[in-house]
Amino acid sequence: MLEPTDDKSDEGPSSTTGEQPSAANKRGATDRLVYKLVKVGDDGSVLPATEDEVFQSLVEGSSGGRAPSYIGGSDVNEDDEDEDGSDGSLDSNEDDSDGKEDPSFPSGREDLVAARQKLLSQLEVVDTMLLRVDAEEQQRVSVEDQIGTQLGHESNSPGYLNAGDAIGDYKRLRRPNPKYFDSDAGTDVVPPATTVPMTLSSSVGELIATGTSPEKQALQPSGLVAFPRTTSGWASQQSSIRTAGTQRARTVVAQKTFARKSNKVQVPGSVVVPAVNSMSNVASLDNLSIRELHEAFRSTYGRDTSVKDKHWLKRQISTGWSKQRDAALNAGAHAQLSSHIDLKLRPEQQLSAEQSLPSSTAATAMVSERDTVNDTQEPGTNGVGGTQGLVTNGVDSKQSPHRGLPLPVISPAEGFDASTPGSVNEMGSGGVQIAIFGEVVNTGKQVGGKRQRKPNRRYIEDEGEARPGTVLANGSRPGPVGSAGFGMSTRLSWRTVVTNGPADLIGQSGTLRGSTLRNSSQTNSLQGQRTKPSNGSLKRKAQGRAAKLVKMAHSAARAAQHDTEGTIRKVKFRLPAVPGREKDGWYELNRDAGDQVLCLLPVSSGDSTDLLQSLDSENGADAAGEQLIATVPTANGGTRRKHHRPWTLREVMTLVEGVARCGGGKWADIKKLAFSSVGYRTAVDLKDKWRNLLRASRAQLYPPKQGERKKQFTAAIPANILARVRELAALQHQVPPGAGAAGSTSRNGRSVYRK
DNA sequence: TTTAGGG
DNA sequence: CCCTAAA
Repeated sequence: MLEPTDDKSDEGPSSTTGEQPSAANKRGATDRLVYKLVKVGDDGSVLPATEDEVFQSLVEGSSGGRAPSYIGGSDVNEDDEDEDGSDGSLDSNEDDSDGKEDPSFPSGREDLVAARQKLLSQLEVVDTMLLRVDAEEQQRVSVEDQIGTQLGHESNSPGYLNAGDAIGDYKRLRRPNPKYFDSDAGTDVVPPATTVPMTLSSSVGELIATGTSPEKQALQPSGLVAFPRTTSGWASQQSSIRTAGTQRARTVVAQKTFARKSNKVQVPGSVVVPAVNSMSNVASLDNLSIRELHEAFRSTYGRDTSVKDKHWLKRQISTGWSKQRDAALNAGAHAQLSSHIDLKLRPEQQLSAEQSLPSSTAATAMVSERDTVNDTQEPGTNGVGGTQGLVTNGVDSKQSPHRGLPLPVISPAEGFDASTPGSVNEMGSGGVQIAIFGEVVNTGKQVGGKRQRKPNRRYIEDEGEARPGTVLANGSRPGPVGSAGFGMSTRLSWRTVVTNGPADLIGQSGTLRGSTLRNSSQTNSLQGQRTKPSNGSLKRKAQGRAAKLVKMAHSAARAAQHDTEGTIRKVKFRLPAVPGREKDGWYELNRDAGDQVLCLLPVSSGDSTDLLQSLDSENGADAAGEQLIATVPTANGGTRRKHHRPWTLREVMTLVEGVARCGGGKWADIKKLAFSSVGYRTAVDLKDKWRNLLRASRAQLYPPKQGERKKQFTAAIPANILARVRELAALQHQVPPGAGAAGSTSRNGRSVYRK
């Protein structure tokens, strides 16, 4: 089996996506085989659609092509299933110590069927075993919790940050049994730990069955103890994490090394080592400078990124690593895993389901991390859910091509933290585990055979249709700002406004300004910054139209892609308690595509509040992020690329809200709160944008003389927003917007701003 | 590191 | 947007 699957996987990238699926279908007869093939095929072919997919494709170097294929839809679903299955399967395997079966699979495809039946028959037994194991795990978990608490960790920063970082580190953990998660948040954390050993072992290549000897686990005091046993590397890593400072240098080096290797990790043979390295590497990510992060990013994905956001980079890199690791892992062990997976996932359905899977498959049952189950229920999934107890549906909207379905919320890893505030802080090890957990989820897909989707976070639809919900949110949103006008109503009105001018741009894509475009660039670019007002402006204008068109087309394309994906991710994260100010809720930024602002209502009145963030931008950012508009000659002679990412209306609104909340000048805070997921858009960018907004707002006051056409962008920004900007500026004593507000204004600010 | 400003 | 000085 392995060989075939592997081959397929390999082929996947090269061959067209479409082909594989079809092939898989044909083979449908054999469950397992087909299944694997499909997965593999999916990974190879489909992946591109998802972030993870994209990444993988990048990593793989495959290519490009694959774009928008819907293929992903069906395939994706399968992928999800696989994941679920994998998790379960691992347990079952180890627990059962069914090695017997495994051999059978490898031996022959045909055998598979027989084997499968056999397996199915045994399934019940296995399940029983699992239950027992689970029970033990729970015990263990409880123990771990205690330990974790004792350990107390330094986890410093806001939970969400940690989570994100940590996540990167440990990806591939086996997913805890959903049941646990669902039941309680508190314990949830633990399960991951339990799983960890498993994963590690698998990665290592030796399958240690934690499950196999449940008693042992039980005996062990804590999950931590288990780790060492599993992999020495792991233990060291943890230590390294805790004492990051000490080993920093060393780890960094390791990381680099890893990075290089990582590219090739895909190769099956090397699996074990890479995995270990990756772990350590990840741990060290925190310590890396932005420069190093970029390097790491490049080595990981084979391309540069313009993103400056450290957190974002870390996430991306860790994701990439995890993927690679997973891929490697899969290569090594996937045969067994897959077999088990199948068994576990859907015992009954397998027979019948398998066939159906390819097409509809909803199932995905990823285990949700604790809460996270989001379910959009799709018709097909029910059965599965029944089997497992949980069905999470596709994490990804991707699975289902239907964009229409609003996806309920999924709690992201961060969300998780939020959910279990107390525990999170307390547990040193626990925190790690959690992170890991989340990571696993996040991780998108795997190169090798395994799939994986990343969506820890929830996806929501971008489409306008989805908006209603959002709107509601807005309406409900606390109006601290006094943004009376803003709420949802704003949205509509804005839209209308937009229509006037560059409406198109603003519309779905939501970009505010038409003037600068990516394409406009090169020629422009040179002159671009350099160009002085007079000349430059004219030029810009001229280009403007063309550029707009291009831009529009582009945005449309992008929107379309999104649509395909159809989802936006929202993340809820826990805010660090801010002494001075309490944050109730924020608007969420979503992708460029959407105009809307989502608002998260304050969940807890207490110090901790949750915010929503848009992560989706991450995805896009990366891929899209690369948009380089122009290259600018640097003083030294190098040419530096200048990227232009038009601000979306949503972003602007978010920024405004941020200013209203945090005050002007608190760019870093705003960044963290509302733009943390974005990646591009640094605090500096926010500041610049605000400055521009101020200018615009001021400009608005002085009605452009008819003769002079002020910059068009003024038109793009809704008057009410500008008014609000002005208001805020005045209020905060920032540069007074208009004439009178502050005396200071008259002098410098004004003259300067004034053209 | 973050903020303010200039280009 | 980018870059850099200042805090």
